[in-house]
Order: sequence, then structure tokens, then C-alpha cells
Amino acid sequence: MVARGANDPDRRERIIAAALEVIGERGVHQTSHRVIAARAGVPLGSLTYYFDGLSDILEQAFASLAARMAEQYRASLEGARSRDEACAAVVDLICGSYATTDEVRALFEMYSFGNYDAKVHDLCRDWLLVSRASLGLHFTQPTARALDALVEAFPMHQAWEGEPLDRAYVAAVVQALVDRFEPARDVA
Amino acid sequence: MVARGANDPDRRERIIAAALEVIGERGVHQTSHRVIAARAGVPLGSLTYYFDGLSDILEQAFASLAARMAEQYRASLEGARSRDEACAAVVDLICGSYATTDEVRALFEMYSFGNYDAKVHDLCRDWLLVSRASLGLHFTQPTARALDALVEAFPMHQAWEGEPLDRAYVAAVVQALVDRFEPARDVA
Amino acid sequence: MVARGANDPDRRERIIAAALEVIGERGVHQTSHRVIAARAGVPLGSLTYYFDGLSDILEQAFASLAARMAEQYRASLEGARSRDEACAAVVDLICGSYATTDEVRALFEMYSFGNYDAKVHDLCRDWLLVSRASLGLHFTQPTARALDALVEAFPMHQAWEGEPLDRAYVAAVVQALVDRFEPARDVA
Amino acid sequence: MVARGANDPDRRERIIAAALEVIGERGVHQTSHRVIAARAGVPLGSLTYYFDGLSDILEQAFASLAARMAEQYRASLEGARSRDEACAAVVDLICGSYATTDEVRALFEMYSFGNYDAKVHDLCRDWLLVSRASLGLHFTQPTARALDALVEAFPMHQAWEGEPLDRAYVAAVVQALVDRFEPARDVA
DNA sequence: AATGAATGAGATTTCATTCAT
DNA sequence: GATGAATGAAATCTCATTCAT
Repeated sequence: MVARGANDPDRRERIIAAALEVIGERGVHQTSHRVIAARAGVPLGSLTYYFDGLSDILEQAFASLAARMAEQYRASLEGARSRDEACAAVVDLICGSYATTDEVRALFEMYSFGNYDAKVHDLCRDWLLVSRASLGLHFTQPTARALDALVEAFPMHQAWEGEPLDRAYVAAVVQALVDRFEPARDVA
Repeated sequence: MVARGANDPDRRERIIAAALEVIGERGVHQTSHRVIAARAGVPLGSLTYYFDGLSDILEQAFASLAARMAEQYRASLEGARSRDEACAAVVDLICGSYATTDEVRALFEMYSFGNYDAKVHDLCRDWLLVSRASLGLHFTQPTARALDALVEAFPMHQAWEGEPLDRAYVAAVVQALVDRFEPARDVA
Repeated sequence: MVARGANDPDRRERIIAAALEVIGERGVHQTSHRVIAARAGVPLGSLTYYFDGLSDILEQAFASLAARMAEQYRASLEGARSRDEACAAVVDLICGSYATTDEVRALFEMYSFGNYDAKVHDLCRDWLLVSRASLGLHFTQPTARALDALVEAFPMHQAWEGEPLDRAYVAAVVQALVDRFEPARDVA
Repeated sequence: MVARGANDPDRRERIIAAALEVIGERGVHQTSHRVIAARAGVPLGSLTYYFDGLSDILEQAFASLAARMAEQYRASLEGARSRDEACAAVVDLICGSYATTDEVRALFEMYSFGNYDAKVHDLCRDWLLVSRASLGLHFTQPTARALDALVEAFPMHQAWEGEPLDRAYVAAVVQALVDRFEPARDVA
């Protein structure tokens, strides 16, 4: 009955952040209004005040995640000054901890959820195109496609094996694709 | 006054098959005892009679899926008589419809669920090792690892783009990796 | 978690009876699962076990009410041995307490709810036809229609005025309609 | 920097009109602050600013409806220049569309709600007395009472049967009551 | 005066699970 | 062995109402 009068403009963001944490820790199938609200420290009723149901929360949470990942991806590749640096950046993306474990898991939840939710499906597609575009800063499309696949799959396999990837090996795989598909550069 | 009938030895299998269908169609987050029972055409109570809760059903369903996939994977590669045929088989695994859409989605649900369930996590790891072993029939470990990553990631990307992959392109990627990592064969 | 194993075959009927009581006492707009369950002394969850949502409960409750009213109506008129007795029975239906106050109110709730619910609408129509048929045991259709209207409206007006109807007046109204529409009977 | 604007004196009326529409379309049991506010195009908070809760809105809405109906009723009968014209007016009230379907349904909601709300109960009684008084312009009390009952019940029955009433039949019923209860007029 | 923000209570419904038979 | 009946817990969502501004 007692309304908290003061506007709390961060409320939305905090709920989304909490949702993302819960998704990363417990998975979509264990994510509920209650758990998100408790994590965000907001009353249960506020979730349906700010969002249009649980799907809406998940969709916005994944959108937030995708935006953040896209940004990191892009920043990582924009920082490269040469093709070699670009290759190194890709190896970093694959091996390095450019994302926390929970983020990686949340990303997987996004892929999984995207198979059953149209909005998140679009999110996955957009994320694919954006990451490929970032790779396009340094590589042609065929290379970008293959590298992107590796960036997706290697960390997943690593998570299952429980062992870190060998950077030298990953670098060799990247190099093999670059050598095969990139036109020879002027050596000047 | 015939007794309710002899054991129904297919009961377990039918439940597992139904669970897999439901998972493929609706995702783990929408899978419940009730829906599985309805799909399998068995009484609700039988699920907890035959299984030890919903997680148990999911675990066994994913185990069944992993076994089927491993078998297909293995058969596909065992059929190859030369390295070129093996490469072609890999391209088939990537591009071809060796699995239905629902199977592919169920596989993704397995990956996702495996992040939060120890048994399914092991399942994912085993499936990784087995598929790598199948590739090992024709390729060395470095090649096998990279190819396996492609087999995982390319179909996923294809699903998001909504366009079929170009076989010639995929074949070129496969070949690049093989050329890089496989020792020259005796030409004899 | 503790299931009450013993079958309780009256459960459905008790829920329906409780729903009818609640409707009569508080009106449909104040009738909820919780209130019905408390009144019936059954756990909340059993309402959706036995019924398909609140509308279903209301529909079945009104069906039960309509059946009981139809039976009373019919019995009342079947008992009449002559046209005069039939007229007296009609006067009784209008003035007498052939239904409790709560029943009369519940009947009104049925009429009201029937404007927005197809099943209850049909119930209202059926109840109309049945009551008219009961009147048809003694009167022709034109008489039956008009008398039925009086049986509906007079008690309602009475409820608003807060004063009992004058039996002699009601009898005169009934007689006026009978005199007007009923063919002269053989005088033997 | 004009202030938010002068008072919006129609605000109350618009809310009441919207409430009446909603009641007619969905019934009291489906009427809520939110739905009314949306229909009226006013902010949710204004409902509790202008009114003292939902019951208050419903009460005022029904008061408005009753006033409008009473006016139509009165105008209809005041227009009659002779007893025959008065009878015709009554037949019109019964058969004609002196009210829209939604109005008729809202009227029923008023009757129903009046069984549980003291203010609306009084409204129903007043409406009864007023309509009877209008009939009193041409008829004595016994006639007025019976005719009023018909005006209430016949349209209801018509709604359930789904067939229009036969005007000749209705006229005959009206005439029978008039003939029975009205003193012979001086023919002079 | 007027309202957008906010919330606690409760409504409906689903669910995994239990138990008597 | 097998299941239909049953239920407590919780999930999602709606709502009337309050309050700071």
C-alpha cells in the first residue's frame, strides 16, 4: 500500500542486470519472477510494472547482453593495427576471458532461448552479423565466417573439457584459415 | 479379468522419446511432466514411477539423444574409405540434414542444460570426446578438434541466418584445416 | 505434498454448492477461487483439479441452480389438478418463498453472467423454455409467456420495494391474462 | 509555461460514460480501474482522485444510467395523448429499441449489483418508483405495476430466445391488463 | 489540482510430487 | 507393479490503492 514515491530510474536496468545474473547462474529454465526480484532487491510486483511478462524480461536481458558482447567484440578488433594483431585479437576472443563464465553461459542460454522466441532469434541473428562485421574490419567474408564459428565453438568445447585451450594451437588454426582465404597483402 | 497387462517394456522408451520431442519443440524451459505424459500418452503418475523426477527424465532423454547422434556421427565417418571421403563426410555433417530441426534444437538444449546439470555436463563432454574420436578415424587430434568445432558452430549460424551454407565454401574451410594439420600421407 | 488418497466423490458437488452459496451472498464479482475453496473446506488447488477455471465453476454452479429451479417449478405446476389450482400455483411462485433470498440473488447473477458467457446464456434460454413448458401443462403459449414474465419480474420488484406483494392483486393479474388468452373450457 | 491546463470539467463525466460502456461490454465482474481508465483515455490515478474507489465509480455510473433511462421512460409516456397512445408507448418500451444492447445489459448489471450494494439497491428502488410514476401518468397503480413488470421481463426473455417479440401479442397482453384494471373512462 | 510511479495483496493457474489403492 | 486422485508450493499476473511530486 505504501508506494515508494521517489522515482527510481535505474530500476529497469537493475532488474535486467539481475535477470542476466540469474540466467547465468541458474539457466532460463530456473529463472522466475521471484528469483529475479529477490536478486534485484525490488518488490515482486514491480517486474510486471516495468515489463510485459517474463518473456519480455528475458528478451530485454538478452538484448542487453548481446549489446555488451558486440561492443567488446568490436573494441577488441578495432584495437588491432595489423592483420597479425587482428589474428591475435581473435585468439584472445577464443581463449581469453573476454567474458565471465556466467556471461558465456548466459550467451548460451540466449542461443537456446532464441530457438523458441522470435525476438531473441532476431537478437541471435543480429549478434552474428555484428560480430562478423567486426571481423570484417580485418578479414574478408569467408575468413570472417569461419573465424566466427571458431569463436563460438571453441570456448564451448573448452567448457566441457575443463581444460584451457592451447593458445599456440588456436593461433595455428586461425592462421591456417587466414592463409587460405585472405588475398596476399602487399609486402611493401 | 485379465490383469492390467504384462509389463509395458516400451513405456520408458516412449516417455524418453516424448520428452525429446517436447524439448525440441518447446525447449527445456517449457517442458513439464504433464506435457511429456500427454505427448507419450501415458498417465502422469507413471513419470515419477519410472523416473526420479523431471531432471532424471531430461538427463535420460539427453543421454538417448547423445547416443543417437554419436552413432550417426560415427557411422558417417566409418563409411569413408579415404581422407577425401572423410572430408566429404564432414562437409555432409555440417551442411546436410543429418539431424532434423527438432534434433538440432534438442542438441542445443542439451548444451544449455549441461551448464547447470552435472550429469548432462558429463554427457556433453562425452559427446565431445566421442565425436572427436570418430573424426580421429581419419584425422589427427588437431584437425579433429578444429573440425569438430566447425560441425558445432556452422549449423548454428546457418539456423540464425536462415540461409543454407555453401558446400564449396565449407569444403574449402575443411580442406584448409586438413592441409595445415595433417601430415603428408604416404603417396606410395 | 501429502495427497489425501481417499477418493472423495462428493468433492465436486460440495465445491459447486459452495460456489452457489458464495455467489448468492457476495455476487459473481466477489467470487474467487479462494473464497469458494474456503467455503467448501477444500484446498485451493483442488478447484483447478476438478474444474477448468473459474468460469467453469460458475457455469456448473449455475447449471446446478437452473436444474434445481426447473425441478421446483415443474413440481409446483404438476401438482395442480385444475386450472384454478394452476393459477394458485403461479401466484405461489410469484409471491411465495419457493426460493431462498440467496437463491433468488444467485438466479439474478445467472441472468447477469449469462450476458457475457455463452454457456450460461444457453442455460438461461433453456431455463426459460423449461419454465414455459411447465406452464404449458395448464396454459396455452400466449398465457404461459406472459405468466413467465410475471414470475420473473414481480419478485425482483418486490425485492427492491422491500414489501411483500399482495396475493389478491397478483391473483387478479394472473386471472386477467388467463381470461384473455385461454379458450373457454368445456363446462361439462 | 502554461499550467497543465484549466480544470477538465468533463473528466468526471467521461469516466462515468467509459465505466458504463465497459460494464455493458464486459460486465461488472470484468470491470476494473485500469480498463475504465483506458477506455476513458484518462490516467489511472485520476480515477481515485475523482472517485472514492471502484464501488463509487460503479454507483455513479449506475446512477447516470438510471437517470437516463428514467428520462427516456418519462418522455416516452409524456408524449402519449390518449390511453391508446399510452398503450402503444408501453408496447414500444417493451419491443422497441429504446435502449441499446449494451444499455440493456448495463441495466441488468445494475439489478445484479444492486443486490450487494446498498446505494445501487436504492437506485434500483428509485428507478422502479420513477418508472411506475411515469406509467402513472396514464394508468392506475395496479396497471402500472403489472405493466412495469412486463417492461422488465419481456426484453430479458427476448434476449435469451434471440427472437423479436410479436408486437400484436405484446399489445394484447397490455390491453388485457388495462381492460382488467382501468376504470371505464368517461366517454363524454 | 492532478498524476505517474510504485507496490502489497491476492487472483488464477501450473506444477512436481505424493499416496492410497 | 502402476496409477488416478489429490495437494501444497510456487509461478505468473492483475489490481486497487497510495504517495511524492
